[in-house]
Amino acid sequence: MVYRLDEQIGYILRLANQRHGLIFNKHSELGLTPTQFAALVRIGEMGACSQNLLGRRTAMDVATIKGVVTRLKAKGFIQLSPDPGDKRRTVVSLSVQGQGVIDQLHAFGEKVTEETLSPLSETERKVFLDMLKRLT
Amino acid sequence: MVYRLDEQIGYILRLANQRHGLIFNKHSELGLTPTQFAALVRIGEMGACSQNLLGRRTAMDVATIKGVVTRLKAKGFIQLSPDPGDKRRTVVSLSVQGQGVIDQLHAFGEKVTEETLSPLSETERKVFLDMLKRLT
DNA sequence: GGTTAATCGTTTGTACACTAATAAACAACC
DNA sequence: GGTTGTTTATTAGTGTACAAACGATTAACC
Repeated sequence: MVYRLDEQIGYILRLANQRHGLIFNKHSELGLTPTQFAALVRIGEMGACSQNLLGRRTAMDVATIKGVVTRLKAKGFIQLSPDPGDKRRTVVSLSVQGQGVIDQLHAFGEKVTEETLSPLSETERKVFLDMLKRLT
Repeated sequence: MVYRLDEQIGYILRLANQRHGLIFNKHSELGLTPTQFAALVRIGEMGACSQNLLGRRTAMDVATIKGVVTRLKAKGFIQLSPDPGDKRRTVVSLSVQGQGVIDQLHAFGEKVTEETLSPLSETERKVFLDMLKRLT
C-alpha cells in the first residue's frame, strides 16, 4: 500500500486546526487567540486558581501558560495576586472587565463551533466529537 | 445551554493534535518534527519544486516553509538550487540522504498513524477520517 | 528536626504559524 | 516597450508549544 500524506491523521488534524483558527480569528472581536480564549473561559468555569493549575486544566505547558497569563493580564482580563497560604503560588482570577466579557465569550465560542462544524450534520457532529475525544 | 470548554471542537482539536505530536516524537528516530516530516514526504511524492509551491502543497505559510526548508537543508535531507528559467525561484529537491530515508519515513508514518488511531476500530477510522477531511 | 521529595514559577532555546512589509523577477496587455 | 499586476522569496514581529534546567518553597516521613 502506498503511503499518502493526504491520508494521514496527523496531517489532516493540522489542516483542521488551521481552518478552525481562521474561523476563530474572523469572528474574534476582543483580540483573543484560541489559547487565551480557552484560559479565560476556564477561569470563568473554575474560579480563581494558581497559574500552574490553570495550565494543567487547559492542557498548557508551564512555559506556555506563563506567556498566556502575561498577555491576558496585559489586556486587563485577569488579575494576579500572591497566595497567602503558599508563597510559591500566584493566584489568577478574573478582573471586573474579565467577568464582564464571559457571556460574550460564550456566544462567540458557540458561533465559532457552529461554523467550524457546519460541514457536518447534527447526527454526524455527535459521532465525530465522540470519536475525536477518544483521540485526546 | 451551558457553554463548556471541554465540548468545543477547537479545544478538542488542540488536544488531539497534542497527543499526536507526543506519539510522533516518541517514535521519531531521525529527529524530524511533524512539519518537517510532511514537507519531506511531499517532496518525495512531488519531486523537485519551488519553495513556495512546496509550502502550498503542505499547507504552510511562506514564512513557515522558509524555516522548515532551512532546517531540512541543515539536516542534509534536501538540497537547494536556483531555477534556471526563473530567477525568483529556489528549487528544492531531495538529497541522496533524503532519498535514502523516504521508505523509512513511510514506515515510521504508518506506525504513528496506527498508534494515534488505536482508540478507534477499523470501521470508525474510515468514518472519522472522512468527517475530519470535511473540516479542512 | 532534618533529610528527601515534590511542587511552583521562571527562564532559555528550538520550532511552528500567521501577519505585514519589502524587493526582485516575471507575465499580460495595450 | 513600458505600465500594471502577480509571483517568489525574505525579513520582522507576535503568539503558541515543548524540553530542560533553575531557585524557592512546601510536604512527607523517618
